[in-house]
Amino acid sequence: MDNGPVRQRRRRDAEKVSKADMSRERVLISAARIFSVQGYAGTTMRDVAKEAGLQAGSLYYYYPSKDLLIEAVLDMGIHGVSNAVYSTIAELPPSTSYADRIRAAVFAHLRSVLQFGDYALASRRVLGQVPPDVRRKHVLRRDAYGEFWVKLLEAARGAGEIRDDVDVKLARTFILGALNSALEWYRPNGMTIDEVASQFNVLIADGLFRPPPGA
Amino acid sequence: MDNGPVRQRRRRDAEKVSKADMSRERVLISAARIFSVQGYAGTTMRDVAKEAGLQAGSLYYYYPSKDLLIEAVLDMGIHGVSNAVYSTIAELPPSTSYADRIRAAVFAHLRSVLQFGDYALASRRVLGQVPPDVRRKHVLRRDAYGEFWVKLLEAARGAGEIRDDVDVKLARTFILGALNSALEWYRPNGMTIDEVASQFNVLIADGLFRPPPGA
DNA sequence: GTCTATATGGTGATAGAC
DNA sequence: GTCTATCACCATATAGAC
Repeated sequence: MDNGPVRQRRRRDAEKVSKADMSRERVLISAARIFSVQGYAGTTMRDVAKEAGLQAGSLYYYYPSKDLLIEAVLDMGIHGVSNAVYSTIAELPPSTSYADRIRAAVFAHLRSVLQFGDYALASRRVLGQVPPDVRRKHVLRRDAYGEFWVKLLEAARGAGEIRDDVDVKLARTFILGALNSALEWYRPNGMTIDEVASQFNVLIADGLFRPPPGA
Repeated sequence: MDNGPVRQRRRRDAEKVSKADMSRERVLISAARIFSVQGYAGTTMRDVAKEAGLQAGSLYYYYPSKDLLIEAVLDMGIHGVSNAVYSTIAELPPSTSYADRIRAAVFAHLRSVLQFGDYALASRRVLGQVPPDVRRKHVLRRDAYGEFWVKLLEAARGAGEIRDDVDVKLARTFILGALNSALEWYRPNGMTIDEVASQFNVLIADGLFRPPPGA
């Protein structure tokens, strides 16, 4: 513990992570964790501060209000997942079948949702409890992501890879509902994320039942 | 769930619904609606009272605390759905195949979950936010219901009706996650509940993809 | 950057009139 | 049964010391 007073950023040190940046991130992840468990109104700034190892008043140095703090948390959750899936699909070879695109999207969604853990959980659980003006824009972003899935499924159906009697909008809510529920129960000490995704992909693709013996 | 003051003994009018009974029910459904939207801590007794057309102080005539009020709401949600499914399955002819039992359970679960609407939604959304002693017993009940599904799926697998490569525990979370997500988006003005259940059953049973042409 | 102290307002719950 | 009035407490947010 010999350090001189300060290592302020005297120059433009693009790489360097300042003390403020670290604290800001610690506040954000603490907020995500507490909000996701206690809900929006059930979480006090004191709770978040305690989790981050600060006093309540100090939070306002980083986030000027509770609203802007939850907004930053929601941003991480929604952007993180949707961007991960978008870029996964964008990087597939153009010749990839729609069935394989869907499989890749399932993997990417499940992976990123579990990777962003507390952020995704906070988005899932508190989006409905947040003040209306905060909620609106995040609902738009979530709906846009849902539309991405509908388009993907419609394309697959147009190419004849999905059965004709499947309603794609319903299939989308079905798939995303099932995938997101993993947030509520998945624990890293059991199966790996990829094992879960793999099983889910089997269920999504081929369902539960053994085909009749004659088929 | 018999909180509050003792009901006055009715004479011979077993059928009659007293003013108190009506108010008690109005309070309960109002609480379910508001809790499910605003969360546990985000809901004030004044909010519930307003929705029920009462003043805040009057709620305490029926429910002596906020904890006991949310507990009554959670009870309705969890008992309502699990009992509906249990009795549906119990009434099937003994010769019913496991595949058909699963289909019937899907119908019953989706129907009752949407029928109990605000109660089920409150259970889904606020169970994690409620004081620990309130939460514990409801988590047990929910887990017991989950076990019912695991047993049903295991029996089906033992009878060879489910493919060998399906992990039944994962399949259970998958199915219930997908079904319960309907609570978040289903609106009675689109498809009927049975149409949704029917589509979901197809996806659960046979999946998304068209079987390869040679099969 | 982080602290302590505090202002202003909302919250669960109670008491007692009607 | 339902109301009004009220208490004791806890919340967000601010101000200013260090």
